[in-house]
Amino acid sequence: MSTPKASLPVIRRLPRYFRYISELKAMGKTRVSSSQLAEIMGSTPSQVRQDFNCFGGFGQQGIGYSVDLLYSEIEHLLFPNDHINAVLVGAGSLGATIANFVLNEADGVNLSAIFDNNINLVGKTLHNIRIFNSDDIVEYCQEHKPDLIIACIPKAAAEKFAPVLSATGVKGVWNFTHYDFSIYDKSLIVENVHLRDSLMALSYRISHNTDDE
Amino acid sequence: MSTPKASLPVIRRLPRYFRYISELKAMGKTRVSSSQLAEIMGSTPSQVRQDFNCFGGFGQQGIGYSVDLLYSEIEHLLFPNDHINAVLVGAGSLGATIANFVLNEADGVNLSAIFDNNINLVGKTLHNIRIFNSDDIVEYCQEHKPDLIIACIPKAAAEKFAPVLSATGVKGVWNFTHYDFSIYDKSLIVENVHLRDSLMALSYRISHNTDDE
DNA sequence: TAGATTGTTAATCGATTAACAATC
DNA sequence: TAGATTGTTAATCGATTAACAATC
Repeated sequence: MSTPKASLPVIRRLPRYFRYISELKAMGKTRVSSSQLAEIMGSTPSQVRQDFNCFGGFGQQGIGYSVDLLYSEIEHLLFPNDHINAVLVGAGSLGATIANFVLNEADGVNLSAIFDNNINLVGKTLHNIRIFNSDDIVEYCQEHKPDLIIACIPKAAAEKFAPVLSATGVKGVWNFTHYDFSIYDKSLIVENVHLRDSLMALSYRISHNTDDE
Repeated sequence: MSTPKASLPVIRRLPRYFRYISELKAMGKTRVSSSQLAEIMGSTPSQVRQDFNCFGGFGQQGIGYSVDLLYSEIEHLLFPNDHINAVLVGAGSLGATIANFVLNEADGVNLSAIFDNNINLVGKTLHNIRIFNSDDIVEYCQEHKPDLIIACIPKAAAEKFAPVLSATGVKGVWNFTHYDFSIYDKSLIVENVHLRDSLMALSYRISHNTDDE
């Protein structure tokens, strides 16, 4: 709702701004300038000001930015409805770790249910969250209307799951699989975390590093 | 060593090319055109050809690209020395999951040791890999010369670890923490996997999705 | 007022896309 | 030869950076 014009690179910088501003806040700083933020972010004062002006501009000419105001404005941009609701599919090693992560380190995200097709897990809990049968996910989502599905399942399972994804009504997928979830529904917002790709890109850079910087 | 000119966006596309080309290979396809690859990648034929030409060009005019040749060329670009050697710091929930991931799903990466400062874990094994005391990491690295450190430790631990990082002699860090490891050593290659940032960016996009695409 | 720093417009830079000659 | 498709140069597009007027 509202504010249409931030590009993806700007959106991806928002959490980093938020992180650094949180630190400044914790340190008791009340004001910060675009040049100070640029220094921390490894960018330029221009970029900082351009970025913030995508959202209307939070500063005062001649003064700088209020740390508290920046904090609450960016928090509100990232979580306009205070929090989003998520369910997790896949209670394996990765799923369990991600559940743990979301519960402990992702303030604005609620995790309400976990789904798995391993019958031995169904009915049990993981970090106090109930594990349901994967077959029941559409029904569950239609009733509880989560915003987000977190996919920590093997690629083959993702492929089977994808056709019913639209029926769940979620707006996005946090995708840890190598399956492309936007195939059936282009309007779905998919955030990919491709660990293997990340590691391979790192291998390339390590292996071809000419040290010339 | 060699090939200096690929930009970061190009490097980040390499693993995706590799992934899709692996699939084509598995399907028994022997030839592929830049337009077919563009279709799969969600890009343009021009971009595909530009990308490959960063590395000398793997195609034949009038014919297209050999799937087998592309596969082996890109594999060699990503892992010029067949594999890279890594050690893991942090044997918690995330560390255990990542160890499991590297051992089972990251073909070109060897994991030879795990480090943790929890004395109860030291001496035990995780997925058959020996867990050492974190204090011994510099000594271990000087002897075994791994290419890469995988950091799955809390931010405070990362902060304490960072000053000795240079002494390990590794070329890069696969960084799951929110600590900026390049502070002490600018020449270090750091690949960040910031789960919280990724989730926040997704929350932004879900929450401000105007469905206008 | 003078100094500082933003908001915003203009210039630059780099990445993507288009065009086309080379060639299989 | 004609058709297809690459390699490569040129044009476009978008993001970053610089400049400067507005203003605290």
